Amino acid sequence: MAKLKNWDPGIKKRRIIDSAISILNKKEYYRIPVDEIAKKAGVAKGTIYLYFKSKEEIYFSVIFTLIDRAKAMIDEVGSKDISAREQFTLLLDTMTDFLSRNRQIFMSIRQQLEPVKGKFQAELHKKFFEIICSIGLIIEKGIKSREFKNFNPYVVSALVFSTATLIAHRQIAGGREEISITPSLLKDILLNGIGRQK
Amino acid sequence: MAKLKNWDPGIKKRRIIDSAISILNKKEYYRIPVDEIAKKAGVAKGTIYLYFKSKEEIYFSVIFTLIDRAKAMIDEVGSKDISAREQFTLLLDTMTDFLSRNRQIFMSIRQQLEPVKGKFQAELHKKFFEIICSIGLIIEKGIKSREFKNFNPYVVSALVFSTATLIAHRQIAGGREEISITPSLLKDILLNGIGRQK
Amino acid sequence: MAKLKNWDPGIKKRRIIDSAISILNKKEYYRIPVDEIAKKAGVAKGTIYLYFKSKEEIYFSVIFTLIDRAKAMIDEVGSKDISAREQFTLLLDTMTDFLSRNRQIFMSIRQQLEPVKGKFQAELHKKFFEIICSIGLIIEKGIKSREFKNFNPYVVSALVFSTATLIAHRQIAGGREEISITPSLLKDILLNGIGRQK
Amino acid sequence: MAKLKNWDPGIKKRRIIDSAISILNKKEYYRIPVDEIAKKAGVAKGTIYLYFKSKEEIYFSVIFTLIDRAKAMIDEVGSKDISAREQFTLLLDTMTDFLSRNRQIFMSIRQQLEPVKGKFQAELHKKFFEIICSIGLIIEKGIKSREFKNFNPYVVSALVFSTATLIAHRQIAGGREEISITPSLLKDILLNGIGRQK
DNA sequence: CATGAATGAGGCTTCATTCAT
DNA sequence: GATGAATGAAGCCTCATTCAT
Repeated sequence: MAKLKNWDPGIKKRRIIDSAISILNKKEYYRIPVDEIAKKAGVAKGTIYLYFKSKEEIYFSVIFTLIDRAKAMIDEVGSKDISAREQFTLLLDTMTDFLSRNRQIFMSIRQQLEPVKGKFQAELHKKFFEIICSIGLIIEKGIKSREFKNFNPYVVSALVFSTATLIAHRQIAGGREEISITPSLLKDILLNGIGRQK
Repeated sequence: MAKLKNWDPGIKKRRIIDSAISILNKKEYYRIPVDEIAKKAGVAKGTIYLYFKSKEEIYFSVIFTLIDRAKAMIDEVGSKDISAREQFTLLLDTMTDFLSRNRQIFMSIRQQLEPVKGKFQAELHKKFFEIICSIGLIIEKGIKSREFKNFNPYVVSALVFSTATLIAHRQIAGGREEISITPSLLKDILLNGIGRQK
Repeated sequence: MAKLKNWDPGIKKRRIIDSAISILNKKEYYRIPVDEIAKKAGVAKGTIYLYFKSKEEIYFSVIFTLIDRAKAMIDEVGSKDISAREQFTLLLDTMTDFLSRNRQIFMSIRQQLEPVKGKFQAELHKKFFEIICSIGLIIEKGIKSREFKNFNPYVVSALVFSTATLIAHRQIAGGREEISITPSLLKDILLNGIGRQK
Repeated sequence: MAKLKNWDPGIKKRRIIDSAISILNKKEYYRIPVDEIAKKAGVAKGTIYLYFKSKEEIYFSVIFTLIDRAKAMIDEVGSKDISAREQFTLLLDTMTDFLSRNRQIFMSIRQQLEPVKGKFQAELHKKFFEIICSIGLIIEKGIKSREFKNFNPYVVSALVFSTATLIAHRQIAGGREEISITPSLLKDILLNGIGRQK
């Protein structure tokens, strides 16, 4: 057929990544045959290799895509014209929501990715750092406005980001009673602590 | 052998588990051939299967072993005759130290372990819940003594445990500057929050 | 390949089955590595698994293929326009010839194939029964034409089929003298018995 | 403990063989771990190797043992002071009974036993020939007394023995109706044939 | 003699990657 | 570009056999 007028080679790549995201949230990397990603994306196995050099590269594209999306969300929160505390609250809600939809993948990043050859490793760190910076801006703003205490904003950001990942995990241990950490509880604890003023 | 005079099956099983622990802290489960565990333990591949029914069973033995050790440490902290705040501080130090030595493995538990058949799944939850309870005792004590606010102790415990796992991760994102969350910083934030009193 | 222009998946599957047939006639199932079947078929080990789910499935495809061929031969004999006795004679010749070329495999069917899960077991019985029926038609015809005595035709068929399998074995015990049961001898005994009329 | 006064080293060997016989009648050789035979015999795995050089040797001991027992039974029938026809009837009953109790094993003998190294192969043939001879004596006697037709007695014996093995198999194909060949039916057919005198 | 822990070769199967069409 | 059949390396696991006690 004649080439579609505005056909974007990126579309198929995107479809593959979306397919991978969806599957990676249900199964571990090592238990996902490339076949399965292809099928879900509606392409042939061979086609995958036109867009990605290896299965590993799909994985990192997924990671980078998600981190980029997360950063965009955070930046949007940071650009809102509201107080730092309000931004902070919104941030936790937004991140929790996003991370819970991709929790498996974000947990997996923490795993040792030894085969991560130079390029990926470096890029991953760089992107992570960008996220921390984005959050850091909100924290910094709060420090300046004296809404937050004077902790190192990057360190606080890292803690906030990590904690949000965990919350997304909600049910930590399950017995009869479900133990779930809600965003608002987390906000309360992070802002005010569990300690009682003497 | 009519029972080898001084032969303890536990010893070799332990050697295998220790070998697995050490390797699992450097590599993901799926990238570790059983053979590698055997070699590190100084036994033949087949020997592994005298002590474990499957590779999966090794993994869960590792998990259970570590959770048991963690619980023992926590319980010891809880039994000390000091204030809840002091116990809390000690707890964070102890856990951070322990978790950082086994961080990969503890992160991996959070991963989807779909093939985990009934038995393991249930036992895993049970053991996790025990840990939460052990920490919960310390929190409860603090609430009673009015050192801590009146949060649900189990939820706080879950948060504390999760956070400690994360800290163990130390270097979240690395560029030139290392962003590391220390136990004492965590303690400060968890106790007092990052918010400033108005 | 958008469907290889002239590529027939049946052809390769057939090649694999033929290879398996040929080897199964020389060696027992358990002594045949899948690899050997692959090599003889001129494909790689992995290719086998594109066409069969397991080694066991190859075995049953072989069995079913052979039984189908046997049935076709029997049916052809049964459709010939000759007397039942003549059909019977021809049947023994045909079957003996066919079975002797696949004797190992037909013997193996009789073996306990315990791992045969439901599906195969049932299908195997069904196919066997079809053979018995096909032979049964010839016997029945002979009974009606009063060429054969009035035995249950299915039971006689079963005996005939089994006996033919055995003959195919020709050399039962071998010392210097070969003891071999020929089709014509078998026909003679089955028709007239070894007993002498008083 | 003091050595039992009349302790027979053969007893343990016998126990092992009996255990093997019992298991071989339920499972194929290749699916029986030596372990299982040992356990059933109530000895340690290592002990097996004090009495047999290899797993294969156990198998052949089983075969030889059973053939010897069969021969003994046949000889006893042959020594009875009754007519050849009566001996023949008794023979079929006796053999059918015996073979049905060991049917799996006798079927397996027919399988290609390629690894049968020289010694076993020759001995197996010799023993089989002895059986054929024992049956042959009965047939010969019937021929002399003009009860049986003048077929080669060895060939008839081979057929009789083979057929009996098959009967033991009773249910050849199963659908709703069971097709079973009884000893008395077999006797009838072998003596008188299925053909009708014109 | 007896034991059973230990071994490691060998078998089945999966799946990332290639390549002819 | 797209396809999917083919490949074969690599992993898990079984089990016959050995040997120290």
